Amino acid sequence: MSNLTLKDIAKTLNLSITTVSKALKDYPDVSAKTKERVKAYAKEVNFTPNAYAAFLRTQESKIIGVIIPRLNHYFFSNVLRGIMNAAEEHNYMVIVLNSEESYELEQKQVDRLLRQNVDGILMSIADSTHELDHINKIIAQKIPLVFFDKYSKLSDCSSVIINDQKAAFAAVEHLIKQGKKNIAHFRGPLLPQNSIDRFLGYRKALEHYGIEYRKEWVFRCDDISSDEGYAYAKTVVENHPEIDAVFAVADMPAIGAIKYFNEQKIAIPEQIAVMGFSNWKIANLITPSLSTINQPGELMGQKAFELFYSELQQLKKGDTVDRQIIELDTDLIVRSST
Amino acid sequence: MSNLTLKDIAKTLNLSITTVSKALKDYPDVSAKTKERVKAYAKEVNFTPNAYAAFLRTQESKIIGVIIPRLNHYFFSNVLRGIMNAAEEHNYMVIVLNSEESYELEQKQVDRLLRQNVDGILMSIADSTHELDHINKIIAQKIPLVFFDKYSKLSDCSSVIINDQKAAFAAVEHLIKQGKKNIAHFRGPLLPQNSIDRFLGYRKALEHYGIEYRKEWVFRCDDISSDEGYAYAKTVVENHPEIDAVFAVADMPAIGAIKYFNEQKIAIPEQIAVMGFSNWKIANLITPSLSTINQPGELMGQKAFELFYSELQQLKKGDTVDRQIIELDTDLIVRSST
DNA sequence: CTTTCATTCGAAATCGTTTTCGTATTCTGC
DNA sequence: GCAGAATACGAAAACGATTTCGAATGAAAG
Repeated sequence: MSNLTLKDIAKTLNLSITTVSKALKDYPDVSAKTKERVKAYAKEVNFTPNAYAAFLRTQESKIIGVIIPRLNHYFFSNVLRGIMNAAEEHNYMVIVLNSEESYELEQKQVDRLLRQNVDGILMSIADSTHELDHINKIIAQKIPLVFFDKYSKLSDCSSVIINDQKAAFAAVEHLIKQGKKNIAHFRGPLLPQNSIDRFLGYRKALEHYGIEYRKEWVFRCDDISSDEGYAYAKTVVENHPEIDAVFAVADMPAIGAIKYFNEQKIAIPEQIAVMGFSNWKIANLITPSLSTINQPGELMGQKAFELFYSELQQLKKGDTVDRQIIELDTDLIVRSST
Repeated sequence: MSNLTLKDIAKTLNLSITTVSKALKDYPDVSAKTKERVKAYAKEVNFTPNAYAAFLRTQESKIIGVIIPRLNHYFFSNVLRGIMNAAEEHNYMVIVLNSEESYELEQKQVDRLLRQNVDGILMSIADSTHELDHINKIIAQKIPLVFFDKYSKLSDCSSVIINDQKAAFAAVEHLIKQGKKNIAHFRGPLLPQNSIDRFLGYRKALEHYGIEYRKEWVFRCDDISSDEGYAYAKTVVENHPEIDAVFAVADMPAIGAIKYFNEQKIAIPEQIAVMGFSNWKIANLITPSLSTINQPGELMGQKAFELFYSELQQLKKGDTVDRQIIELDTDLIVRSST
């Protein structure tokens, strides 16, 4: 019951390998009767062409590689789901690799994918990535590369992103319209563009509404963890009691902050409002439920695959690939924490 | 800069393809000098053998397939991480597929993996899987198959599991020792063995401590969602006020219940205690933090890969494979909800 | 000087599919 | 009945690595 080959089929049907192969692929120089005969038998014995042998000729592996910085992040697993569903529709398989936000590991994973001859690479850049040699290696090999969420402004590549600055602006604007004036920001690390853009959106909103920006009200979460949010919430309460709202770079620090405020019986949002970013599943499950910015993860994954696929088609036709940047809309989700 | 082949190397070094191949694989019939020369040049041009061509001869794809029922479950993404890290150490790539808990999709994904000639399949069975034809197909092709977490008692396969019954017993025992006597159970769907075993552990604990089992205190969460937990919590409060503890089949329903109790200002754990299962990250972030059973996800993934790898080695040696079932320890995590 | 044997290398087949280019057969129109 | 065009099929060469087997060289032994 192990897999048959074209040779086996050719033998039992008294045909040549060539004819069997062509019949299955609807070549015009095979008679209708033979095609029927071959196809019927192929279906009967459940024949599937050997993917590896096919690759050797076509140089198409029908596999793409996806590198994500963290596996167990709700947002990224949603993106992954979008990618995988889109890939399935086009009969593509997905090899998933994990960079753990590490530049070194990211390089290694890129090498592994290139060695595997994937047809394309979809990736979200690790926070610690500061050089782009591995990215340029992909481009040099003319393999379609698509960034999602975290991209590199320095590389000219297709990307699916959100407008972090605009989204952060909307978040802070919402806090201001709720009457908050002393708004702290739990920002992310210095490197990834997302973190920078969200910070810039925060500043821009303050500026736009004539609120003074205070450097000492910005706290940096290098791990974007709930523990950091918890710790900074404590700092806010103890050292900056005038602060009446927190805008966090992500849901995790926001949730950590809420945990601390809850423990201290500080009223949310009356005494202090909390705003997250990403709309993790958990955001709606805590008390009070967390206001946040929704990022369309699955859609992002789907679009990323489609960008790859269109680049591949252009490459095959020999056209020059035009690289697109798709900016997806985000939504302000208002819940009970603001 | 695209990938070189043995032929290219042979040409520049004035050797035959055979000798180059043998030199790189340390065959004894190649002189030390030639080996040096070949290896040095191979490293210089960063030669890596074409995986597909190699497969055609060796029939080893160095790829395994993983089928998980849900991508964005914290537990499964941890398992996945364990699998991927172990795979990396053995130079294996991982194709990840999603069954969405659907039997039909699971069948399809198995077919895709077989077509891809993966060296092995690691899977957690979907809740809705009620037939095992696709499983038997894998076994018939003599491809190593390892189950993790959700397995089939009917198939004789290597598995990495926890003792759900024992763990559930410990959870309920803990509630009883906290002085709770009227313990409800938010159970999972009827099919997967986990759900059944946790329910049996619940019953066993009641029996062991001489507490009457009451059928009407068992509520079925078919989706294992927080919404179901929320809704049943309402039912408990409105129709069964004597209930003083809830043991949920998973963290999600438990968290939904906590949300409802919080909204109703019902004191946790004084008035009603809540116990989850799985120890999702979120369990420690809600207020009150959720007591639960910790499942070692990463370790489970690692062990699953190792089982696959050992089966593969046995197969290659022509030995009869001995299938193992590894039972991992769980921990009772006591937090503020009990 | 011939025989034997170890050493070092290469030719060629193989894995299974794809595709180019022939060849054989039938069919058209004159 | 015959040139020319369709029509239907197959032989064979790729793709790139692996491995079997045979051949060449030189050294050791008689």
